[in-house]
Amino acid sequence: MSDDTPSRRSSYHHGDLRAQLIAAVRDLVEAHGPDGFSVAEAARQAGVSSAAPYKHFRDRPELLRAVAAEGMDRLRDAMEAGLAQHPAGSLQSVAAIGQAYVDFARGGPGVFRLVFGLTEGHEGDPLLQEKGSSCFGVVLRATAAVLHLPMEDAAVRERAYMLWTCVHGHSFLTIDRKTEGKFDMSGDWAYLMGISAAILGPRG
Amino acid sequence: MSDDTPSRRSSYHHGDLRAQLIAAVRDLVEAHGPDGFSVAEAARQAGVSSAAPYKHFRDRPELLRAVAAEGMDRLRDAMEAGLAQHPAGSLQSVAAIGQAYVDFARGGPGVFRLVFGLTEGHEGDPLLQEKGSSCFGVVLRATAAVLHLPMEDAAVRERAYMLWTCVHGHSFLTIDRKTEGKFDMSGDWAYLMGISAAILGPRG
DNA sequence: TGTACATCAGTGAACGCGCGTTCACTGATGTAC
DNA sequence: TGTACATCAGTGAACGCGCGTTCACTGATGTAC
Repeated sequence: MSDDTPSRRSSYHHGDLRAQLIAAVRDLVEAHGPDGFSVAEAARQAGVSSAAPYKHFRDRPELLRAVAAEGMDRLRDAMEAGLAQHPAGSLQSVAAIGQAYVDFARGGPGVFRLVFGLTEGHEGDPLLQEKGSSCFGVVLRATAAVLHLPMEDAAVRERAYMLWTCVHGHSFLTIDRKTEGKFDMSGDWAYLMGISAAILGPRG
Repeated sequence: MSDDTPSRRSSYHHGDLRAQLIAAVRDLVEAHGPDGFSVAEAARQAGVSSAAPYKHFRDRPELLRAVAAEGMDRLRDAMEAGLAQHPAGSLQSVAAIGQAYVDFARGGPGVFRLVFGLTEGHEGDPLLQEKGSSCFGVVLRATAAVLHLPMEDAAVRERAYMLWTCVHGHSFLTIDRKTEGKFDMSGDWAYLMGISAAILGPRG
């Protein structure tokens, strides 16, 4: 953290191109959707020739995949942080994970769609798959704690998956504006606590 | 239904271009995602010059919107049909709506994503919004019947929305292959009945 | 039944555009001696 | 500390491509008389 002013690199070498390209693509994906970016435009935003990105990424899909991977890391961190804010085993801890998830989606709908959309280039990428499982692991842990059951228990997996579908669906419906008018609970939290109670039982 | 062999129109006029373009775009969207189609390719598949589509659609977005609208109609019809298969007020009737929804998603992931994704061209299209509300109306009706409450009751809206998020999330996770390994209930039906019971209470 | 004409769904050629990617290159940087 | 050299992150020009859209056109169809 000496001189990371993000734009004005006057030296010949850029020094931070890889990270800055990822940031540029992230912005483009937010602005135009997961398919609405181009390597050329990302290069332009990073102030660099259109050939430069190929020094850091094999091709367009690899660049996209890097953005998705970075997004998934942020999501998992946010979920962990949410979980840690409440006592283990409380419904609140589960709802907080959901809140982190929804916030992530709302805060970056483009990246959220990218991460969960198998967009062209990263159909079965094992790295992304592993990161996804790691996110689900957070839900599993919280669910097991609420139910006082081991994580491997079938009921835990079942309930955790149900929670995931709800939060995932709510996130998508929110960012896709399908929710307006049809539904007005007093914000996400009421919804998340309601759904957690319904799925995990009314004990707190 | 006199001679609708879909490809071989040897007359100068095509006669069925509009419908055939929509079908072509539907196929392309399934093959390459909501953004992965081109007017040119659709024209090619319909056996027509690349200028011909513009006799039926103002521009690319309008063609996409037509495909989305047609998709939403099919979804609503399927939901209604599912609902009608079981006694009104039964948990099964609710699960059947969910099953129709999931089947629709699995049967045409591309169109499903298109319909629910505000892809570039149809951000706030009132026609699509109305068709979406009409889908939600089916869920509302079924929920009200189960709960023995009027459709306008706040609890009905709340529970119906919860159901929708779950089914929507399950659909997305399924078509995006995020579900493999993590979860293996014995198919959709067990999941749908489970979630209906959790959200609407254990009464049958 | 026959003819004149308006309509309109098609053609095919052309346009300008931005993209992904490659290529030979250049100049800054780090290392070995 | 100084020099030679390998490395490698950048440049900028060029390529071929497919796309969305427009345009003047043509030929089939339906209708009025």
